[in-house]
Amino acid sequence: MSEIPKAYDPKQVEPRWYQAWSDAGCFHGTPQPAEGKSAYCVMIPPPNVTGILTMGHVLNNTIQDILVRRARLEGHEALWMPGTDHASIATQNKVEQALKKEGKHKRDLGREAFVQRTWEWSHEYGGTILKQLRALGASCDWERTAFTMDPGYVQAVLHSFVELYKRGYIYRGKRMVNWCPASQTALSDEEVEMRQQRGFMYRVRYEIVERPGEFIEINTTRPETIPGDTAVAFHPEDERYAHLKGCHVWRPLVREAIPLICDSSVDREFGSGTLKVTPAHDKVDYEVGLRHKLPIRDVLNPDGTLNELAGPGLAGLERFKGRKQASAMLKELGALIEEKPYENNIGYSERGGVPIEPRLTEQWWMRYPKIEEAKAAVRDGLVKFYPERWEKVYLHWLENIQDWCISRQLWWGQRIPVWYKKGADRNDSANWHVSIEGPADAQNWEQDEDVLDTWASSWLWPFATFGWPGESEKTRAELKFFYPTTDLVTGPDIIFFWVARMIMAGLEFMGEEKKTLTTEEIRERIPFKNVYFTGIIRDAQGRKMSKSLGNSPDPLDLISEYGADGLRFGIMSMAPKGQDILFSTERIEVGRNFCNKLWNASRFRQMSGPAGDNGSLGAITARLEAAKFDEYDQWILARTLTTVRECEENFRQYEFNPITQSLYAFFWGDFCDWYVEASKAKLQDESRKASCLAIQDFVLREVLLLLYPFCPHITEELWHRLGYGAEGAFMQNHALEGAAELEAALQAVGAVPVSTAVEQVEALKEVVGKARGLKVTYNLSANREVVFFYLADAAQAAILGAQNDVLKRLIGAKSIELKAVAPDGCPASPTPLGTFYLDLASAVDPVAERKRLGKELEQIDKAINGAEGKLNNESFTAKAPANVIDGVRLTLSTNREKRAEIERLLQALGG
RNA sequence: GGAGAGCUAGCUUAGUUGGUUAAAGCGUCUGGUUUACACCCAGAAGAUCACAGGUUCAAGUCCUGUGCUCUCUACCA
Repeated sequence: MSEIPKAYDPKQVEPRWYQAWSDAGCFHGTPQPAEGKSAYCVMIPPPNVTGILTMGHVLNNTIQDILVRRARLEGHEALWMPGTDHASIATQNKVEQALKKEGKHKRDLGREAFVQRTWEWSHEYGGTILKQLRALGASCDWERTAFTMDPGYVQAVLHSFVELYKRGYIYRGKRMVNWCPASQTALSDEEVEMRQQRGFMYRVRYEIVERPGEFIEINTTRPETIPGDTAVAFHPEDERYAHLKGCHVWRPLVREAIPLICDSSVDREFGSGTLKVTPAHDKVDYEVGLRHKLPIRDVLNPDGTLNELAGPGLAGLERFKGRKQASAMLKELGALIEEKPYENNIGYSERGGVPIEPRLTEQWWMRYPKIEEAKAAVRDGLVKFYPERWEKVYLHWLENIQDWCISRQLWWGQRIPVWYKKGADRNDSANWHVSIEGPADAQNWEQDEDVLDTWASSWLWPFATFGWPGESEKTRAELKFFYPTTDLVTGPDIIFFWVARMIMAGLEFMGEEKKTLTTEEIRERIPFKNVYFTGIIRDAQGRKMSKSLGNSPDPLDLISEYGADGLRFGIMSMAPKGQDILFSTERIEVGRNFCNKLWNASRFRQMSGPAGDNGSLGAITARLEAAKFDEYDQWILARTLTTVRECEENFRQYEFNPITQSLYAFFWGDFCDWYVEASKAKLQDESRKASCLAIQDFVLREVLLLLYPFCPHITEELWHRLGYGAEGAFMQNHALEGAAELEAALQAVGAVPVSTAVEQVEALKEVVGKARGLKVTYNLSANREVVFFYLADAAQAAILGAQNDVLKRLIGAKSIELKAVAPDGCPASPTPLGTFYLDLASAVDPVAERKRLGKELEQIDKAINGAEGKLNNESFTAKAPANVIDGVRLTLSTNREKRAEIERLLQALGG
């Protein structure tokens, strides 16, 4: 074992071990493991192929790595499947932007060349994030790295489409969709986010055709869609308008008579209780239009500009310019009654960042399969959610689930495997061909131009990554062994996008086609058994981390400054389960400091004496000499067992934050601050040294094992330096002993800690604390030559006597002496083990101390005089704020007390 | 509109089924080089447990209501 350097330098350690693990194939999971190993599997939530590592990824992937590494230690055959997502809209947007800089449009390239270009782009930037994950220490099985556009994966996606079509879940239909004018594609409801928007509410009057000079008022936030109005509606029971039943109104823009209709969907309380009906541009209006067989006037182009149906003055304008223009035109016509500021929620395209337009288009839709089974899986605990409360959110969504629009008017993605007979009616399914390979007489057909929603590929992730629906021996064996996977770690923001859909996909595809499933079948088909939902990382002010705010630190910078282990420990120490995390670099600093402490405690162990046989738990316990144990020895062994138990329980509950806390408190607070300090006296005693070192080895080894999942690099390094493992073996190959086994190992050598030791050490700690307190009070904290006296009964005196050397060291005293009667004039402090007296005479050179105290007295007198002067000054007491006056009074009284104390001390010194 | 989470020291949080003096880290202040570590050591100050009621011998913890913060969800033009 080579000598441990003074300061821990992660840069010297982390890359070296990562390389070693990779070279040794430590991260590879195989379905034919050694005897008796059970499967453990985690699927990475695939990041966007063009993405870069954010703090959110750091949190998410650290948790996954902790789980996987702990699973390996516990003896499971663990697999962490990595990969990326093609993210059709996001990636296509980026490539389009790049083209724009070259002054080109994707049309200029054509579909094939554009897709080619996107492939090049994803090869260039793709995988950046995966490289960054390596710097974090992520132990993914990189041999398996998957991508949702891999040929095999594409096959899986197309297969699922064809199958679901055959099974009757997929249909084509003209419906209102969420249209993103920026990306010019349809979006699913989940891709629309509601944002509060400041705009205007316009009150507009429409003249009654049959009653010239009489008007009806409507309220709208979108006057530019007035040319698209095909009716005005009011509630059938609304008395105010009953007399207008059957009449028509003049549409003010693109003047035309449109009917007045009654529909119960109109809210009588809102505005004037009337609704302009624009079936082409609003979901509700569209429904109203269907009920009343109204014509549809679409006044918008796909890019969000107004078309010729909007009429002269508006046609050609961008929609928001059109809104202003429409308002101006209405004003001119005298139809605009009022325009007042108004706040409402409107849907934005998540990716495009612009308001969406409800738009009537032909799209492919999916009725979700296995909805009831998906609910049961979670409700009945076959899939467990951590924290549990997300179950409600999940179930609520499934209760109100809407069909999924799965087609996207994009080029980057899996192209929909549907062909239409050339020249025939596309709306007639008789003219469709649905298959993976396409029709034999391809020349007579044309393929659907659209691609599938990215989520319609990533919902297959837990099994498509194994090669499904391929039937190879490998795929079959791997799915059999690793599926259902064990844990999923993800953010609650994609509970609908991804988690719920994966569950439904698993239930539908992981087995024979069946209409309904039994509980046993559900258990076999679910994609994962546990879902851990992380919190969202926010900045110190609680704001979401975002590029535009620039409040997200670059994780790679943090790794280079604090080390991956420091970052991992730090972030886990501030991440309570299921709650948002307020990020602060200070916590990361704590992580780094903890690593450094670990490093130095190991270094101290190494410097204190020869290694002894450390190669196994048995070898270490064999070196324990239970007969020579004192209270501290018993106590630290007992605390070790407690800590192991706590960690075991918390790992089971996915409570990572308490693990960091108990490891921190145990290792730093108990082991370093008390046990190691107490050891320093014992290590001087040759008869007790070997056993004491064995205890240190026992504790350090256990701390390394518990900490390994959080800080794999430094623990692996120290494990090897201290020689705890077999030659050349990695920590992950070590079979972790549980608390019960540790206890048994101690028992085997007669070293089970006595329970009273904990109490006694607590008492000794209090003695030390009180004695140190006395020294601080008398300004002697640096003085190690002081003498203490104590009064104690026989039992107390026995303990204190035995611990005399240790106490002297911990307190910093020359001697600690038992007295029969209370010494005169010494400051005292009661403790659970008797009353302690500080012998002032022993502590100080009386002459020097008198001088020092005299100086202090002068300064205090000065302060007292100043304060008294102020308080005697009437204008001060009259004008100064009360808190200032109180402050002065307080200082005065404390200074007077101090003065009295110093006088007492001077007297005690014989001055 | 509906649902969920939170509110404990200057900051971030512990506080399990009610039960001694409400715990820790950071920060602040004081004092320190001591057989590892200044990324360190010793010590101190700092809390009306959001507010108001209630149940109880006993409430940070249970109940009711209120306030504030955040998140999700919903077709109010």
